[in-house]
Amino acid sequence: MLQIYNTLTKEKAPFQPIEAGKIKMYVCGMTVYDYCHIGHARVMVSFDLITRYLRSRGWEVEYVRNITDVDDKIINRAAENGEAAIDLSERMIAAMHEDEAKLNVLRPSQEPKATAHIDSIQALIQTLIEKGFAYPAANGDVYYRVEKFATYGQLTNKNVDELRAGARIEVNEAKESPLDFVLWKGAKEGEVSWESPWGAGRPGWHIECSAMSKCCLGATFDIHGGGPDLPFPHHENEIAQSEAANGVKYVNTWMHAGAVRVNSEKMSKSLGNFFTIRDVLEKYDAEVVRMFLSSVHYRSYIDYSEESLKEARSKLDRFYQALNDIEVSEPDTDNDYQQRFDAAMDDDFNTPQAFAVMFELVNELNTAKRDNSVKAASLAAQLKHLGGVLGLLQQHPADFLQGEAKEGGLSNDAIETLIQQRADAKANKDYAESDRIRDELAAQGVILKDSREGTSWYRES
RNA sequence: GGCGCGAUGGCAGAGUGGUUAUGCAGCGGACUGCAACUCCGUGAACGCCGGUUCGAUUCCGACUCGCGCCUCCA
Repeated sequence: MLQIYNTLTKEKAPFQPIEAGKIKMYVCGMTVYDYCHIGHARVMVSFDLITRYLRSRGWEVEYVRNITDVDDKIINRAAENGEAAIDLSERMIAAMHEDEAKLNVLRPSQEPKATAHIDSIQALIQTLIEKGFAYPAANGDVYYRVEKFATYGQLTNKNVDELRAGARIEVNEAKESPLDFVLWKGAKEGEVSWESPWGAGRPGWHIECSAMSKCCLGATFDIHGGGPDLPFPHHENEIAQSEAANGVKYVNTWMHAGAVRVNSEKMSKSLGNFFTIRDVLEKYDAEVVRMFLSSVHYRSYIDYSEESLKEARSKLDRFYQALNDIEVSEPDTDNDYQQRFDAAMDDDFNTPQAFAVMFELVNELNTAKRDNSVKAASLAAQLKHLGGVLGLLQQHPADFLQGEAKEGGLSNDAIETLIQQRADAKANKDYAESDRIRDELAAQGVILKDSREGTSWYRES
């Protein structure tokens, strides 16, 4: 029985979709004004892994992740660059898709863009105005009337009185209350805008998600996910908008990924301590990065450091060493690894536990490789299958282990030539020479492994 | 100040009211010409103080420390 931790109730609960066998999931995506960083990657990988697992268990998953392609930040950045906002956002969307592909993140079922949903956004705002939950202000903006929504703050345990008392924002004359947030922003001179009953303008951030999720999934759906900084105010506001407008419960299960930290601080744009996915992929293999992001439970924070990435690399090395030099047949049903793996993942997607099961499998596989090739081949298939559910272990082991030739490093051909010379020396029992060649390769980061079948090699990470 | 989360062996990181996490590193052994890979064995932990219990790292309470959100941020 699948259990998922729900941010709304703050407990793990058995998961039951609205429609049997089908899961409707919406995850907040990027605001495309810059390259994605590792924090974004964590959300992408976490929900990708969750989607892959759910599908592996036979659920149909309709996975929607939006793209915020109109926003102050995009407008400002585009102006700085001297380019049109649309050009910037299109460029960043393309970059995001490249980054995702490298991390083996599957594309969501739908990726709605805010600019393609202006009509539904306006319709939603209109409904909120008609129901008294929103009001057009004198400055051309439309605001949400927070204090009208009785259960505001349910997701993050906020209460309106304390929020009002602690409001840091200077009072905006146009707002009835400092807590009110903007649904529609009146256009300033020269900005991209759309006509509306309240004047030219563009949508506020929160309303986009309410509108797009309703369009793509309906007024009520199963899972809503996002990053660690979204529960307040973004998701709180989505609940207020959607439930006030639709009159039904918005989301059954809220899921939030943990933060990526650097030196014990959250990695974020506002702190300026972020690494883009591109930066990281220059240094580390994409599958290593994916392994790193999967190696901790999705709700816990994770520390980005040289050491963590190295550790992820050694875990993959162990998996791929086990898969190396062996035939892969069909998974054996005569073991309980699959069942234990599923049990771990059913428990709120406990990937560390799932990896523990896989490592036990590796141990049995390595033992079987010595004298039972039939069993080994089927265990290898089982391992590769489980890895596949997590979006890992699908490369040829030798390709992964050998890695790419580094700048100025030895080419594969050069390595093979040296290995042949060493084999000749060994055949002549000239161990001094064979060791010299091995040391020479080691100095270049190439490790040799002799076996009955010959010598294989891999590059150190 | 309000609302949450966390504190596990040298490091990373799951989990459990009494029993092996797992990976890396360490130690002893096997394999190997020597290594590497691999295998076998092994040492090592549950922040602090109380309480509940036959028994708590696990449940409850206080404390200390760390982190996140309360403002745009994944």
